[in-house]
Amino acid sequence: MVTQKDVARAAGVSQPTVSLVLNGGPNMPLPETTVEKVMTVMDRMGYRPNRLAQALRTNRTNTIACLIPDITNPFYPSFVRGVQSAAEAQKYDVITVNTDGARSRELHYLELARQGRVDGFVGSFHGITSRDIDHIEQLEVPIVRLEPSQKKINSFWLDDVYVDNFKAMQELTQFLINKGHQQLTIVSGRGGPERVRLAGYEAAMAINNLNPKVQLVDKFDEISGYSASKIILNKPNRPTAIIAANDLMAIGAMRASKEEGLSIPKDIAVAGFDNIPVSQLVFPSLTTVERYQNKLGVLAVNLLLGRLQSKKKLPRQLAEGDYKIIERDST
Amino acid sequence: MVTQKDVARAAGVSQPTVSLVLNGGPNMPLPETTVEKVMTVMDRMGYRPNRLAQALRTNRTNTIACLIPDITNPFYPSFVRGVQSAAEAQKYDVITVNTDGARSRELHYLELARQGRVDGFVGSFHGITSRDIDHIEQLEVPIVRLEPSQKKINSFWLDDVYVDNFKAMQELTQFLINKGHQQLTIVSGRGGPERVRLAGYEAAMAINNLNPKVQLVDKFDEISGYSASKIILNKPNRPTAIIAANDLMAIGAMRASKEEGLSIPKDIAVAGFDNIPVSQLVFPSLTTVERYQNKLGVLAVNLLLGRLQSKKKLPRQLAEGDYKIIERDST
DNA sequence: TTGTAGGCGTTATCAG
DNA sequence: CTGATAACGCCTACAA
Repeated sequence: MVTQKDVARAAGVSQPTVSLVLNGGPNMPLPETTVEKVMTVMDRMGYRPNRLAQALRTNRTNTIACLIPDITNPFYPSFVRGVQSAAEAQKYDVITVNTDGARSRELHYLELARQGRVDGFVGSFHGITSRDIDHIEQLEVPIVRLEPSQKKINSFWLDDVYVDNFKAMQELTQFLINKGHQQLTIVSGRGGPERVRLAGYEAAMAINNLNPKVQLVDKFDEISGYSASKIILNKPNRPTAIIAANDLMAIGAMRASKEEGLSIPKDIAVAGFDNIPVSQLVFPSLTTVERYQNKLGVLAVNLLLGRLQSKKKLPRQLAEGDYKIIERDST
Repeated sequence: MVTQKDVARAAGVSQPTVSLVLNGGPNMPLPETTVEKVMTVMDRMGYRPNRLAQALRTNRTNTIACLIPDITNPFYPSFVRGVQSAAEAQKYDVITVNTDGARSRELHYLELARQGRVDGFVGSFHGITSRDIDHIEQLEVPIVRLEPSQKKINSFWLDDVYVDNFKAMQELTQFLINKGHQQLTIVSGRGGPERVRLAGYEAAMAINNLNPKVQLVDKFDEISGYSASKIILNKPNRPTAIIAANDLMAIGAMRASKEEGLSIPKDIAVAGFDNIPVSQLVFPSLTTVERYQNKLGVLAVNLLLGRLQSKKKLPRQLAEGDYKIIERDST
């Protein structure tokens, strides 16, 4: 490995001079000729600063951690890609880890900060309470959470990015009602975004004086959507539309509907949430809600890096992301 | 940040003693009482070793980089997850980056090694030639590539994991032939795995004395599969089966077929490659080839870490992964 | 305008 | 059995 010392020797200057050439601020006190000479030698020798040494000295790793439950969950790749591009643009590296939404794993990875390994965190925290965060706060390591709704926590080191899932689901429900549906059932898994999405649905139903009907199952995957829908479809008074808490469940609902001999959207409409890539590949293509995950990732990183680069302590930041109803063939 | 010095002071010993307590090998020359005392103080104070300092000293970052073209390409999340779990199991962090398959970006990220940032690389290299790797080799930084077939390159620092795409595609083709198909057309994008997959298809056709028919388009995405299939289906002598070079293209082929009023698999069979998660969600579900991406990720990391942990220079390693034809409803 | 000295937190060597 | 001491590569006063 080529070090500054090597370069210095080869260029006939001292090592700190080399350092100065690299980090020379606006008023660099070095003559052009020295700078020139050092630069030449540097790239002849292929010098690259050792980032660990830099980090040790400056207390800045230029690395952030991105915590997500599971990269194979189709909601996340596009968020992660957003995180990575925004970070790359500012010369930060990203350590991405899968927490499976488990508190113990989330806590485990927060340790990265105490090991001086990362400058901050971005991502989705499920098991962690604000108490746990306190722990971290003392390190003054900023965290930007991806949340399903605006959270009121007071903490200087905790920013949130969120899409208003309540409003989005309310709007999706209203969209279906406007299409003439009166019997709308929602299917959802438990936990996570369940509460806020149900609330949005219920709000829309209430406004229109319709009876909300909810079918809960354990998880948010295709098979859960399938089995929830099977239950619904085999009851008297079949709904004319099924709203699923996410796209995978919606796809399960579509499979169940087809199995029951129903044609989509003629006999029954189906809508999902998230606009994961699959949703436009299934047949019929799925009406859903786009949350611009990629942009959320970018937004989250920009909040984080903004905080890292600001001299003073910023107040808690909340950033709301857009959403949009994507109408396709399933409704 | 609590340092060894702090712990030492609090425990009334010297700082190197604290270090010894932590890294004491088998024959640690410290009395139980000292060890006990230091340990107690360490966790009372919540000491965590600074990994940057460790890395600077030991020349080991315990970090690897995982290069992939694009995390939003559904083929990769499961590979990445495999990489991450295998790495985590051995206390390594993973920096995942998207290269878009661009040589310049791949080269850019190989710099991470020269910056002392990572101990090795895992992933998929497209633009990079063996010349470029030479560059890196001098750093003695191991690389494990994910390849579509066995590559014969001689380099001590370059291992490969691969699934035999030739054999797999040959077997898939034979599988369709055994089902009675005589007119099989393959659609593929250009570059990447194109050559080896076409070759497998052609081999199977040759063995059965059938005429191979190939429809090439630019890319490997759904729309490319769609347009390639449109061309095929509008020619005289429609095939009875379309094999696509990957699942996304197969899904495009299914869309084209439906649009032409064909029923799958009655009028036309469609098969894909990769078994991405979508393939079992589409209707009809897609016959395809599973490549166990997750296992490949694990395998790749284990090769890499094996090399990192071995004292002597290992010879070049090649590891072949399994594959399996997954029969579903589209054939 | 340049060089010297000290320190970031660790590990490793070697006397005491 | 323990504690100085040096070193990893870099940055930053401060001195020359």
